[in-house]
Amino acid sequence: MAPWVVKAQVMTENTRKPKDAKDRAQVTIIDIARMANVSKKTVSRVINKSPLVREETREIVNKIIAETGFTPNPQARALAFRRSFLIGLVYDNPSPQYVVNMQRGILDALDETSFQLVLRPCDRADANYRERVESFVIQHKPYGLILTPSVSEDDELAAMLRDRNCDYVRVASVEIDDASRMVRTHDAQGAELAARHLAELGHTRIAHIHGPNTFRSTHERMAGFRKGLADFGLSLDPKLTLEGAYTFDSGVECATRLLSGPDRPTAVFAGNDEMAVGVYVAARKAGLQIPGDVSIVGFDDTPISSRIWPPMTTVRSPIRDVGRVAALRLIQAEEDEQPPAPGAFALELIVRESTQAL
Amino acid sequence: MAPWVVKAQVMTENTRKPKDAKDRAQVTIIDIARMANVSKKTVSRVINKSPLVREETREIVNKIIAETGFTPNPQARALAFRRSFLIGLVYDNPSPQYVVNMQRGILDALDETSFQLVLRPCDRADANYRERVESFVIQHKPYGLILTPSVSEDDELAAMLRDRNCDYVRVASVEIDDASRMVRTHDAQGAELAARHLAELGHTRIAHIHGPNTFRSTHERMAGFRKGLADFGLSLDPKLTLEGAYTFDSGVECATRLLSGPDRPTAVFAGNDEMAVGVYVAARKAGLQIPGDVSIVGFDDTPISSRIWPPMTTVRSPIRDVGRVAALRLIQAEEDEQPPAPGAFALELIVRESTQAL
DNA sequence: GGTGTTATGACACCGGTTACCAATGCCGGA
DNA sequence: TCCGGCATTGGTAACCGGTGTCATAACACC
Repeated sequence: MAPWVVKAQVMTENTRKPKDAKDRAQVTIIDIARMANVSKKTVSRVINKSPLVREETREIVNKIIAETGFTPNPQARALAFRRSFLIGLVYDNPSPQYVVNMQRGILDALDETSFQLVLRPCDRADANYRERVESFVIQHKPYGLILTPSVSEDDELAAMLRDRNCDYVRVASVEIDDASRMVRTHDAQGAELAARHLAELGHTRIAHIHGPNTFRSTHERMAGFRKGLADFGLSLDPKLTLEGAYTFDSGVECATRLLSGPDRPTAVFAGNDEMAVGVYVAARKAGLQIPGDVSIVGFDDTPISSRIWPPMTTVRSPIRDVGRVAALRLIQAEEDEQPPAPGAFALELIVRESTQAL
Repeated sequence: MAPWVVKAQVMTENTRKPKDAKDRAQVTIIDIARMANVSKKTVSRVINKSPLVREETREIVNKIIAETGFTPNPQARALAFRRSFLIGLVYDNPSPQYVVNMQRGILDALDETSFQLVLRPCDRADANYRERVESFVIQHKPYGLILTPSVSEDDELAAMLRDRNCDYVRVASVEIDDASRMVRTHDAQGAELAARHLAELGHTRIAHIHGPNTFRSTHERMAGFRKGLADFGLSLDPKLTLEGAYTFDSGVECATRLLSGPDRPTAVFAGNDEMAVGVYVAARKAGLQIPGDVSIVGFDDTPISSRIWPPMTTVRSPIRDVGRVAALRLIQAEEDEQPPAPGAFALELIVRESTQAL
């Protein structure tokens, strides 16, 4: 079935609901023009902040717009612009919290504008997920797309969007595109903080459960973690370095292996909170105390990290801010604020009670 | 600033990006009409499944549509229909998991259609949150709105939408509107299951931390819980019945009070998982074993309930299915499936390890 | 052949935008 | 002083890609 067909949808002259008297006549640009004694074109220029309008005229028009509460019809503008006012969020992230935070940040930026956030979850495992995004772009001509990890790491997708002339912003921890199309989180630095924290507490047998090797963020975080350890003369033991899948279950599984061996680590740093929580469960099952027997550090500061017992030490990623800045960049609003100098958001370590000195 | 103005946005004749050769010419309804040797109106009729087209003609047109991969421009349709193809999700729910599940369900239904999901989070505490929804409706003319608890309980909001002639579906546990505008979850029945479970385990001093009294779902759940207890000759002790706010912190607070008293309950039923997790923390802080000293039952089956230790017994609400059905109803697709007979989704009790016999 | 029903098309319209042109005002140069 | 040249401003028509209305053609049935 063609993608735009609604199952069993029958909208015809007959079935459409009757015109209701309550269909308040919408104020249009023509009404404004009449009231301001100018042409609709002039009103259009005012709306779009064209410099080709005399200041005096502009004020009159703006006054009337304000008085009538007029807002231009987004559908009509979209049709004429050949570009809609939708911002698409393309994501493929197992963590609901990450997604919600990102959404909130974007909505923060879009609030009070006529832009709308539409959701485009996708599944990188799906062979033709790119085609799905592409057909969305073709059909809906979104104003721009925000790509979050791990889809943001897909260069082919980005190339397709560029080819389609569709604006986008990639949220990632590595510089993988023009700076204007990137919002960076400095994951390496966050992981480094975690490493220093554990090293300072005197841990030496430190395990690391990282994300899938196919994700760049994985390597980024691992590199930062290595660097932090190196500063204290420590290194990452390959036998204590396991690949997880950024999921709870993979965390349980890896931790179970790590904690059952003879040379059990005294601390575990997980690549995200989901897996860190898995470590909690594995430790509990193994009868180990947290943090008495194992210290645990997560990554992301999702709500669960503060709700679990004991509250978890984790690296906080300012996801909401990231989302806001990404959206602002797309809609070309001024960014009089973040991100800081190097163009990357700094992460911070939230020390709670899942870590203690050896 | 007028709401549709993009900060510092200047889109004029001068600043707009130059036309790109890569702007593949879009296939329009006119092209299809020409190729099929019919008028654009006829193509339009085929697209909208009007019965006023000869079967033979319809086939020809459909064939050409399929061959060209044509999809009608949603913006143009929206303009002509005076109604966009956006489905708005209006929510005000502290639980990210609930929100994400609802989104997924809706997206399940909207997949492969040209409808898009847009997010309208709101804050009932905000005095003019209704105006914000209203201006969204006026500006974007969404195809329909999905209201989830607790905004779904706001009759004034619903009245405004009816007045504005905007379709909506309310997700709630009580029949508060025409059946066609409701998708019900049978919360009372779920709470009843929880009560029976605890009673069967031999608990008699059972506490209940419920949601805000201003929420109808609160009363619904409480009533069901009462009924379940009554079947075992038990009743709800007012001193063990506290009002929470459906948040983690309120759960901690209420549970702390409950568990510090002399006549400590042996079981706690919380109105949602967030608060139930708060009970975990309060119990841990009080040095109590779960479920040895206190049995705990939550409500919602959010992911945290299976990730926490010990895994939590909770009532599962089929949120994703609810979202799907709500969306299907809006877009008038057939519902050859749920909801079951009484028009409400059944909840189930997921028994895990946070409850045990006294 | 008149009448009713079904199928089709011409044309205006949805509410904005762009392209293009006309009017206005200001300037310098003849 | 008058005129053309140029920059600024505003008007008109066409257009974006569909849909509604209404007239009409085609076809059946009495």
